[in-house]
Amino acid sequence: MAKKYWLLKSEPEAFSISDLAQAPGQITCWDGVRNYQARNYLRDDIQINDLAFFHHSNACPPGIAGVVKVIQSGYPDSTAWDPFDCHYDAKSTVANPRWFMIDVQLVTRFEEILTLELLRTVPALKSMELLRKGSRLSVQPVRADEYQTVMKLYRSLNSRRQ
DNA sequence: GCCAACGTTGGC
DNA sequence: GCCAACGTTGGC
Repeated sequence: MAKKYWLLKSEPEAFSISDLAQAPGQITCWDGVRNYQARNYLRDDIQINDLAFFHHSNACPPGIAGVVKVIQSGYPDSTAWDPFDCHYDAKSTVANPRWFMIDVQLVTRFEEILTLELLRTVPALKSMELLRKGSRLSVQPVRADEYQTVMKLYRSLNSRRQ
């Protein structure tokens, strides 16, 4: 299957790209997603070697902080089974797991956040889910052309900084 | 801190 | 199955 592109949201106060950069192997499990549409992407569609933007939400400034690679596709989110975890869900059982997670590894930490404000100025990203008014989905697909546009924007900003 | 836009819940 | 009430998300 062709490589797909995604966007994963995280509040940096809970888990930031800096946290990922310091994690062993720069690997983390992407757990705690408790939305059915996002769950379906994690469980059914996201494949090993897919790439995803790491987005900082509820941040100053909000924006894309880097790129991660999927190194493990969807498997049951064990935090749902832990009564002491804040994402505990009694309705998710080992026999019939309701929530799923993936493992990702850091690929690129952007030198600077690509802010929503900046992304909104790019015509080619006009229909990107992230920029849609009222968009809150924490796991969302990104079109290949949108992915390339964002990366091109990042590289052009980067070369200007040198 | 505000609040619009969602998603979920639960009575009916 | 409808939908009002409520809770959450997340940019601003």
